Amino acid sequence: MKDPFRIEPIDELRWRVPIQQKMTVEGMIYADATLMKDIVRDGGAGQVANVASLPGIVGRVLAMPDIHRGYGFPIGGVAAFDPDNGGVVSPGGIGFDINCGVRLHALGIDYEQIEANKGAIADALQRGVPAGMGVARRDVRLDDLDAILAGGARTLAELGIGTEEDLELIEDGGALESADPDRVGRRARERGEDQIGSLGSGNHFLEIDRIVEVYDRDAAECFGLREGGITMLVHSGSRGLGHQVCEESTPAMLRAAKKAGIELVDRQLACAPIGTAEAEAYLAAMAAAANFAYANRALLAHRAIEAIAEALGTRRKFIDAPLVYDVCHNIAKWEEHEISPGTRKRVLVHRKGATRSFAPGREELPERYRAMGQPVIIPGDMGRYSYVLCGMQGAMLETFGSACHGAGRLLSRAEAKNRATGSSVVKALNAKGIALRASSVNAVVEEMPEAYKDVAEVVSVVERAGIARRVAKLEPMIVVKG
DNA sequence: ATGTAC
Repeated sequence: MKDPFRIEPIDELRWRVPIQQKMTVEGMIYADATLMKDIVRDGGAGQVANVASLPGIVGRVLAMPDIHRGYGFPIGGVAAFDPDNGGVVSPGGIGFDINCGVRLHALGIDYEQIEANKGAIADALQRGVPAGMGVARRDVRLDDLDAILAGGARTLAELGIGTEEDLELIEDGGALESADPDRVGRRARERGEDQIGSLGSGNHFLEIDRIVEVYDRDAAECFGLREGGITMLVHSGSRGLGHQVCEESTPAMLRAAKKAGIELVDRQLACAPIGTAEAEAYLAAMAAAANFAYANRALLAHRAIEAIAEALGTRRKFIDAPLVYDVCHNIAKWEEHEISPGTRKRVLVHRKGATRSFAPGREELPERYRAMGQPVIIPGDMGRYSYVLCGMQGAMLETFGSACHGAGRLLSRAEAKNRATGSSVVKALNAKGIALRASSVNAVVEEMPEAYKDVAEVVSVVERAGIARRVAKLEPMIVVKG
């Protein structure tokens, strides 16, 4: 498929989408020539141009090397809006899975101990962590959903799940203050009540990894990572609750856009000018859903560490599992950025499939990382590797403090199913020494490594562009899929 | 991503 938009190469890593048609700012795609071919074929570049036509947009529309087509906005995209110049909030720029994100723990368990108990740990994780479509665990029922929607991981810490000290190591301190639980509808609540503490399906996973390489010893030490060490990665979001919030926002967004006289080049870009009742209601609901996701990942990690302890025949309190960081990659946040030379301004940054990648010095960072830059956690695919990066100055200068969020899909789910069978994928993973537990064969095939771009290439682009540098590389030993 | 179409 030919891309209908003009694109100009800037250098080896940057491609400009110049202002054309209804665009008011340019787009910038970060990719090498190889990745760029996939991006153009997929049509993600056209979506970059569409986003650049929204009112009040500032700077540029950014696209990370893992970009692919999404609902309205591309996944792997960043866009910032000026509240004083007609700027909007658009749910499509955040994604259905509000606050989808990744949580990383360093585990004080030896590689040999994991290797010797791999099957038992995998089984215990599968038993202890509910996974798959709509699946929940009823033995822990958190009745006070309002408190979780308002307080996120903070509320869980009060319940003894996670600690006060952990909260600083979660973006937004584990809770967005702007949340209003009353803005989350009844159906969303019903879905959330049953699903908290469950992993979900699709690309969500829980992994035990080995740190196979350290690139930046100082940053690794700062983050509590060492070569040969073991980590646990949790990738999940706000489940059905966030999905419902997003879905229900559409009529109000279309209404608000019409009222404001915004001509949408794509209905999926439905949006509301910041400050309107529709925009504020959505932002308050989005924040509540984001808090649910922070709590969800905290509970998932808690249950997983319990399961690991059980498999190793010990108690949870004897497992050392410090939190490294918990990041979100589907959210809109108020942040101050230099929007033009010499002008700093508070703007609404939409990140959809993009991770915050703040450089040293930002006050939002936890004290212990402030002089280093933030950990940027980039999951790859279940058969190869994932990365921990560190935010760099280039991100502040070029991308509103943002980096990629993962490998990015190469094959659609349907295409993946035509190319392999569940057993062949499991066999290949087992041959690499990876213990896989999945709740459905479909999930395994759809998520096979070949369905994804090589995350090493994606990360390489981000690093060479000065957005975030590699700190450590993680290889999976145990994978639990939805 | 998602009780994958109320």
